[in-house]
Amino acid sequence: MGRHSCCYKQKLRKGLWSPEEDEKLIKHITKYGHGCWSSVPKLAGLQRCGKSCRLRWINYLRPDLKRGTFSLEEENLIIELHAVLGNRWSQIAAKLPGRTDNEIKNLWNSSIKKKLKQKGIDPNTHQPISEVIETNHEEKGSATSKNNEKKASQGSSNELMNCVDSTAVESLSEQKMSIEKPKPKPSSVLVTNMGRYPLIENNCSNMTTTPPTSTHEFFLNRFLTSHESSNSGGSNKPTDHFQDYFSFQQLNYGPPSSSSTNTGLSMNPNASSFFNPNSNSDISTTLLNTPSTRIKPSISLPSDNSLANFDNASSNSIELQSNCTFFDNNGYIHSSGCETGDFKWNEYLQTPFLLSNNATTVHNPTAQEIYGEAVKSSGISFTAEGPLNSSATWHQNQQQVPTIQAAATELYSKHFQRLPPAFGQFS
DNA sequence: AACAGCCTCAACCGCAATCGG
DNA sequence: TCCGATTGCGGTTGAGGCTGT
Repeated sequence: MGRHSCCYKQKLRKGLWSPEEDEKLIKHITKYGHGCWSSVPKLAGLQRCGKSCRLRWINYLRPDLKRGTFSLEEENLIIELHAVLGNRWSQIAAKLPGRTDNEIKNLWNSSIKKKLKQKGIDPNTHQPISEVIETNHEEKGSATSKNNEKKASQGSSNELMNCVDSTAVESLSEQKMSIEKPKPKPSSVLVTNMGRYPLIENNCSNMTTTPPTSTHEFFLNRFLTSHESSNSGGSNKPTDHFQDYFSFQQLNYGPPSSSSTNTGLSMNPNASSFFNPNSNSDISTTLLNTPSTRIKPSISLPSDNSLANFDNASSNSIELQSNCTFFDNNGYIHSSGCETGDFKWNEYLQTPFLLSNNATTVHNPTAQEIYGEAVKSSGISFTAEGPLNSSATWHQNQQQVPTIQAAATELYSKHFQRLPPAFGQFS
């Protein structure tokens, strides 16, 4: 691992962080917030550059991190999101509460990518590998696999658009543009996939009728339509074309097999049945309806507005019911105005389901202990009412959620708001 | 036990965007 | 408008752990 140029100049430490350094950083940020990162190491007494401190905090120390292994739901969601967003890890991470872009990126590169390849799917284009290669040959034949890899982040949703008329492409481009800044789109990985998404083709005429205006809306549509279709079996609703358009069920990522692997990727490598146009069970529906993959409490969002809002897009800070803002969208602590109220920061830290409420969750006791200590010594208490206070209350809230589908609908109707740290555990 | 190869993931690098003077 | 500082992001690296021989 190299060293930042700034670290060179100042002969700063690099490499792994020691518990002592963690403690210093936690104590400092808990007490003062990070402010300007470049000044943090100096103020905290660390021989690190600000960039390194920021990274350490965001990726490892901030208390709303979930840590532990990814659940099947999370993996499937990552795959879905990657199909839409490409390698925009920060945007994907924004949809996975308690997960960092780095974590997701690592998971993708070390695990999911491999699993997709094993299933005969190009992880970059989300197409069957043979067809991608074939199409690339048909095109100018200039794209190397390396290039594909590099360009995947930009092309993953473009190939989906390739099958529809230009108007539809524009409308979808707009919704895509609404959430991200487009990068130059290489054409080499685009797949002419007429027939790959038969329903897309069939519904092209509908594409311009009620295009979702944002990715939020798009996903809401998807969840709603999948929910509706799973109940009624109907497929002619106006919104169906969105489900059809991005019919990830046709990618057949799920449902997870009951085999020993934890992949959740039971894709059929057989290309002919791979994109089954008759399938009504999109991945979302699968997630919602398959008992083994039922969305678990952490994403069954109670309708309680007191829950903290992690939405990067809509909120610069997380505000609890008491209006105490204590984490911003990067998990930064802002302690101002948090002196009153009845939610104790150290209680929050000691809440069992936050720390580790299941066997698969691995938490960093050192960091948590340091937190408790840091908060005690800093005298800061954070306030909030509602379901954050105890796991018992939390479970009660779970029972209040009428159905998983309703919860998911609500989840997406909240514009993909990031879930609060208190709901950051998949049990 | 020793070694090699593989895997995971924390951390770094470099670039682009943003901000503020 | 320019320019330096700062921030954020995605790609990459490599230390350390794991597993098989």
